Amino acid sequence: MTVWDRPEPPTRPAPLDRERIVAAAIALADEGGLEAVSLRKVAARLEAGPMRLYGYISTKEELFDLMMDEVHAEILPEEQPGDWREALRILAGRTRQAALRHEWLADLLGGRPALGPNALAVTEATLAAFDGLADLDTVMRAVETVSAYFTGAIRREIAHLRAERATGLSERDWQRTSGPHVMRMLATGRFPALAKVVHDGTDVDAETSFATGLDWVLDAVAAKLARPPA
Amino acid sequence: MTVWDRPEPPTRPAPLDRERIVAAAIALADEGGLEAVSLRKVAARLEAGPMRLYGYISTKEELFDLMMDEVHAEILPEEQPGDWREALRILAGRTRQAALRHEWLADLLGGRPALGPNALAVTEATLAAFDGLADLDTVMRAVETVSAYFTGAIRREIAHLRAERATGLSERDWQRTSGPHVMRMLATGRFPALAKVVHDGTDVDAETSFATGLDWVLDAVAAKLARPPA
DNA sequence: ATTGCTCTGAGACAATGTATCGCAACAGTA
DNA sequence: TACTGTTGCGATACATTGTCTCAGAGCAAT
Repeated sequence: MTVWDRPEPPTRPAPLDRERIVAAAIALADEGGLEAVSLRKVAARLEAGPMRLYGYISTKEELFDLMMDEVHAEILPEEQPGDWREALRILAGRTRQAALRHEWLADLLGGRPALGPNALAVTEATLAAFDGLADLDTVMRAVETVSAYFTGAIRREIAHLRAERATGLSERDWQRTSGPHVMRMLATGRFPALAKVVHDGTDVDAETSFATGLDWVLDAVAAKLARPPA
Repeated sequence: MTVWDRPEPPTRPAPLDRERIVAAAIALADEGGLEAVSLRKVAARLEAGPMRLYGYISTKEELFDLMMDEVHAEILPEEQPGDWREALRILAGRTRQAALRHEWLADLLGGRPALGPNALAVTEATLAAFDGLADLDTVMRAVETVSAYFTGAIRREIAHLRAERATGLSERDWQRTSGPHVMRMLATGRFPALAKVVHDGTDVDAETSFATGLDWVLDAVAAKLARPPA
């Protein structure tokens, strides 16, 4: 039995780690949305069998958790400005940018508690921005309120963006021209206020709208901070 | 061939309509979450074959849309108070209640544009609350900001609720006692602000926290309304 | 009575998440 | 160097899913 007869030894499987798995999953999600992420496809990208992944994660949900946390690394700003408003604006803006880069983030945001190291770091940064500005309760309320706002706003923005893309039109045009359902509804006269908005409302670009709403919320927070700790 | 020999005529299939389909789907979702909703199970509840549903909906997503809209019927208040703040508070509160009754709502909220008749009616009611109080742009911004807030807040609340239920503990206890991961993270000293919150923060019940944040946002809106239309 | 149409269900299909289990390569021991 | 235990991997399997196709069954119109 010469060397020539013997086959090459089986290639040892390429080493794997969570980082590579998550990267593959994110790539898939970026391309085809969350629903394009299947354990089989992720594994295929890594030239591994599906079952191999179960050494690193024990459920698909955990993979999503890891993806979430990975994106939080992108969100975390390098350094924080001293001004809390600016800090919050940056945090919110970076979250929004991350969601625009990874639209699937909108599907996960707020969906379950984010406890990964990067997510915790983001929370830490948010809390730190308020350090010394108010009592703990106020700070917590502030953080929760602001993030509830931008979480919701981002989700809506992405939802609209997808709807637009699905029809290939801007939403206003869509409502006006090819949204027969909505138009019929409006024509019933049962929604006068809505009709007025659709008719006369000006189309504000998403970023401005996001920023404006955020500023309002920050104003509200500012008002509570101003008051001395109870 | 007597009557006794002949079999009963095949029972004509029970009549179906979207209402019954949606009701069945909602029942399933209430019991087992969104993931428990499969076209097959819905159909089974109605003693029909799965394919029968495709006469009424053409995709599972459409079923979700219908479910969404059905719940919006629960959200829409019978009559609106004149005070816009109270109106918004009621709207937000009813949405929250609906989400507590139908937790799956949190998974859908903000996920895609809600254009069903009931959802439109809710939007109409929200807009109507601001009638005459400001220019259109301000009103739109107000509506979007407030609903972004409570959408996000509701989602987080449900997420926490589920996490608690999954461990059988309150989240604070969980963080403190059996969340080894979080505790280990906090012990690293990399998250001082977070650590302080977990240690010294008081646990506010969800409803109060929701209402407080909402009030802050409403304060912000009030401030903008006060300013005369530009 | 016959024809055509509409609806329905049976079956099929590919894809999915995950359990089970046998094997193959290595680590450690004699 | 032989042997053995352990670990990790993948082939296979399974139940479940959304949706397509297609043939038949009932009804309406001729």
